[in-house]
Amino acid sequence: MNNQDLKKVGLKATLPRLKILELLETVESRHMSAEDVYKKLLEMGDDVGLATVYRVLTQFESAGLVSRHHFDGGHSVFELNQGAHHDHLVCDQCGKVEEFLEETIEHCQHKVAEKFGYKMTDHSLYIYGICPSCQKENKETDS
Amino acid sequence: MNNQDLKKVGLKATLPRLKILELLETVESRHMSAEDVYKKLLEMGDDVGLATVYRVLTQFESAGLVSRHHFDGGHSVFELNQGAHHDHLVCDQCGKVEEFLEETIEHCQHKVAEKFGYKMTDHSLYIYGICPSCQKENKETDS
DNA sequence: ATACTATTGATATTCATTGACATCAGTCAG
DNA sequence: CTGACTGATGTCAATGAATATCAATAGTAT
Ligand SMILES: [Mn+2]
Ligand SMILES: [Mn+2]
Ligand SMILES: [Zn+2]
Ligand SMILES: [Zn+2]
Repeated sequence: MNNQDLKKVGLKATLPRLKILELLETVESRHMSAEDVYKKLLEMGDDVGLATVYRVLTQFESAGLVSRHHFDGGHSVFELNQGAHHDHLVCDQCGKVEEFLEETIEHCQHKVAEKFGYKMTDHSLYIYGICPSCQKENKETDS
Repeated sequence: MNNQDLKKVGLKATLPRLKILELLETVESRHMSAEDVYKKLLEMGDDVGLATVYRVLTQFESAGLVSRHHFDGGHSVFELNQGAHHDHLVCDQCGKVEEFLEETIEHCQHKVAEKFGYKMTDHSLYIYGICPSCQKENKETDS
């Protein structure tokens, strides 16, 4: 991702946009809130206004560069679009996120939309649970 | 649903709680925001504070009497728990909500959680699209 | 009817997100 | 390369959903 990619989707290649793109592709946690992005940039010495972060992420979403998710509890989480579509498995306790793709589910969803005569535009599937390491911790603390 | 049902789940049978319960079981649109509930009660001459509506709906959720959903866009939508679990199909344009249950999907979800070693606690699946009547409208307006 | 305690309603407050607007920086024609 | 046009940025104010506060009130069991 670089200047050209931004221009291709009709966005000027500005410093804030490039920094945010770079952050999204290098950071270890693929799923970040706007606030997360903002703080991370500060840490790295790149000063970008919070409003700009929100604006840019929304523009990236419209341009198809990132996806926005609403994990339970409400606020928005973003991830760079790379690789194929996938759904998410979220730990209620530590917030860890796993990605998965289940063709059977994807297929069934289309069939449901079809059955009701809807022209499907999107879908969101989140599975919530307790991850293995949190389960272990819980057992130890129980005693 | 009545006084006894509330007491069973450890909640005093107060006027506001009874009114909200009654509204939820009689209203035509099964899926309502807290604000919706608040306004509807005002219309009916039942004055209940907005804070109370939020509190009561949250208590009902904890008690298992209602479910909370986060349709895209963010804010919470509630529905009375009656009948079996189901997922939702939402029209992007008019907001209409259809309910469906697809055993294949439910089953696959459990298998995914299992595969990752998660103890599944919950899941949410929303399919978004354009409903048949909105599709028709769009075609007419196009011309 | 009384007394105890949970609940309510009005209000203030928080928090994520967006709006307004003057300044600034990318872009591109010359 | 430069200037000028226009979109983008940062600051700060504003919104809107949801929660916290707290004195007054209403359920409840005796
Ligand atoms: Mn992902
Ligand atoms: Mn429903
Ligand atoms: Zn965990
Ligand atoms: Zn529709």
